Amino acid sequence: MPVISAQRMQDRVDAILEAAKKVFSEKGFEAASIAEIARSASVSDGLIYRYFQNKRDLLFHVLRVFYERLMLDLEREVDTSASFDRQLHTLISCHLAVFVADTALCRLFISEVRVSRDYQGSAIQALNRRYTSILVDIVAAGIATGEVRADVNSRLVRDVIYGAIEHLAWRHVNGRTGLDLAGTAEDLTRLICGGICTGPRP
Amino acid sequence: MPVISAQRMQDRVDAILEAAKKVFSEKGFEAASIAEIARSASVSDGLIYRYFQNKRDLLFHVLRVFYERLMLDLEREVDTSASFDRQLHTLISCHLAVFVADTALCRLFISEVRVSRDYQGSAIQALNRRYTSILVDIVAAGIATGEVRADVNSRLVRDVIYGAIEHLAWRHVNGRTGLDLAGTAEDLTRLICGGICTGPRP
Amino acid sequence: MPVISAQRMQDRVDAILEAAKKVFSEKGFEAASIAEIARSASVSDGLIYRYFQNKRDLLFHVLRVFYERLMLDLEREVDTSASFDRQLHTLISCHLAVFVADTALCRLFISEVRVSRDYQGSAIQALNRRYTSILVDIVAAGIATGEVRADVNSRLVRDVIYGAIEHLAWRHVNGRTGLDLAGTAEDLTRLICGGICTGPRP
Amino acid sequence: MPVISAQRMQDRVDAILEAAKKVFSEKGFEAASIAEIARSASVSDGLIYRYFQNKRDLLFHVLRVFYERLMLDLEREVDTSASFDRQLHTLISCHLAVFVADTALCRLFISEVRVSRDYQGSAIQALNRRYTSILVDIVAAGIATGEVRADVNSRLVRDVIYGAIEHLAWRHVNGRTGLDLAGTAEDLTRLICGGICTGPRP
DNA sequence: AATGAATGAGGCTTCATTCAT
DNA sequence: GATGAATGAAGCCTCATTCAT
Repeated sequence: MPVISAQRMQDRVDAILEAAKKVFSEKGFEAASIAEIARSASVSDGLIYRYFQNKRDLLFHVLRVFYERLMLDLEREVDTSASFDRQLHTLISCHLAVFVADTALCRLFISEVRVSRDYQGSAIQALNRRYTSILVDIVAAGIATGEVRADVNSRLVRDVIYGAIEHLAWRHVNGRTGLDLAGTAEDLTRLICGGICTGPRP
Repeated sequence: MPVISAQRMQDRVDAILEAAKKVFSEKGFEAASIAEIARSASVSDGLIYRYFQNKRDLLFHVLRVFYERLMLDLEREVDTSASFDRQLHTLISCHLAVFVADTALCRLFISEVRVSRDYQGSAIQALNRRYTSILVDIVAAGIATGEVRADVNSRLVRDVIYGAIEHLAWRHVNGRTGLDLAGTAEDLTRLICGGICTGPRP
Repeated sequence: MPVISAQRMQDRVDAILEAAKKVFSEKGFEAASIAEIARSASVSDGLIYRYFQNKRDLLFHVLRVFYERLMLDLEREVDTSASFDRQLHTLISCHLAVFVADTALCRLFISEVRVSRDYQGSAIQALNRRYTSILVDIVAAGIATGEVRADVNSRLVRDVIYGAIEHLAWRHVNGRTGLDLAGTAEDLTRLICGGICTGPRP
Repeated sequence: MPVISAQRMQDRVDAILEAAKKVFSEKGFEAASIAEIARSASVSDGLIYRYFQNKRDLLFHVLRVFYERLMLDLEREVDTSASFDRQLHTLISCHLAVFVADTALCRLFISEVRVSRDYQGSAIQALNRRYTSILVDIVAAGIATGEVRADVNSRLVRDVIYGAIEHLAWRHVNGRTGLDLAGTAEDLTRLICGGICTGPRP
């Protein structure tokens, strides 16, 4: 017999998560203040501590929610793609879109979460592993079908792609140049395929 | 006429900059404290404010010095290289080495500098432009000599390379896997060349 | 007519008082939290405020209940004792046993109750008076029967005994030395009797 | 080359210690606030943390200073006394006077410090040992000279005396009855001597 | 009657920055 | 020129108390 409905409670949690996502993205972890997050969520400071253990725990949850949604989208999309270069293109497109939409949050994940002591063995680490393994699996499958050269270092490919996308998104967000999502994804796919595939260059 | 010699003054400034680089790298911007930097430089807290406007200004100067040294090294090295792929390899090697040696500082540049309103039009922005343009110039020259395909998007290449290196270095620093600098530079160069060069694949 | 039976209500109150006694004893007044008391009593935070005005009021009631029980025991025991030194011994034994069993609570009474403005004229002050007067009465009776020297300051005797016991119990609880209840009671009784009685020393 | 004179610095420390003594005595440890102490010392909150590690450390220093002064007085006085009963009387007088003057602080020592984890092996524990051993030594000397019965438990005597004094002082402070220091010391000495000495009762 | 979500004041502590020395 | 004592504004977090449900 909860005092308020589960729905209302979830709404509060969602409001806090949304506000936290916003403020963390704008300010970074350290510079973000609980007070500002609370104000942004139209909630008292104290309430945040009913739902989250502390500031870092709040960040973890923001990222977890973000990551889960992202994973679902990506896995669904990639499954529908046929050939290696189409799967690669799909992944690049998805990832680029996400990074552009939430660059700051992705950065936050990279700089704040992985460093934390609680990261090892956390749900969010599992998510990260699952996420990055998607690309490694695609490359491995490409090698198996002969689409990708056998001597390719799939880890390097992974770092190149994720690194490139992170950088692209970052530049886009910080600069004032627009980014042609579709075109960039196409170009990047071609560049990578040129570097690692067997057949004639496109 | 100054009460202390210009030399002594410069020594003080250098000591502060070096200490600040160390502490900022270890702790990040927010978590670094002026007191710790001062102690590490064997200087009083107050003196820092004689040479630098505030904490962020100090960070800016640290990054500027770091960047300038890096630039000099890189430009000298690249000039001595002949063919496009050797120039590319040189740049990748240099950049990777720097990033691995000072990952935290590079990250700091990426995540902290932007927050300041003073970044636009600052000396540090100019440095950044000059730095990244080195690679764009190399690619343009490669296109001119016919070593690189004419339809290659040189900006994309730049982002792929810098992004990949950043990602590689970060993973190296945060993970426990060692990084084979020479081998990685070689692999990355080959991957990129495969993707953008004209001649037969290596 | 009450919606819940008087019995159930009393059970609730008792559960709260018992939980409060436990938590106050373990943590002290300030460090004890209403939430922990409520949890320990399997009751909601809010319910405590139906039966008690505030946290301090709750402490008062805990101490009152504790005191009342203690009084009953003591008065019953003392009545059954014959001679002065047996009465004294009984009182010392009882008091020492209670203090050792609930030292923290006794301390709490001593250190926290006074802070409140409500103490003067409160039920708990009356209890305290009644409690300490037991000993004064015993001594007075001893004087009347000639067992105690007439010039003895009964108030001083009272303070010596209660003070000694408090100190003994505290040392026992905080130190790691065991306490021989019977032996200590015997020794203390003899010491006091030696100091105030008429007959030959034991 | 300190920025301010050592004198001025000591004055600040003293002001903080004095204010802390006052507030801790009035409110107890938990209920005392750093802000109030700072205000009472006409000092900023932050300054307290330049001289003391934290709130508990501040309490420790307050008590240490208090204890040291007390020790000096007591040892000087006791040395000048000749017979056992005069030494005992001196000790009781001193201790009673101190307790009456600073009952709350003495209580604080008893309830807050001994409980603390840092107490074991601390300077303050050493002081306490030295302090309580004075009485034990006096009794032992009395036994050696034959003034005190050989079967007397000197630890019990110690607890009786300190406990009695604590209780007397407490009652005095909380009640409105005046306390005749000299008379009470005399009475208490006689009571104890009656209980433990050899010769004819006084 | 009972709940427990929500509040918001207040606590301890840190630290960038200033300024008397 | 240099120091470091001093400030005071935040920051994170806790918790007694209230009140809508």
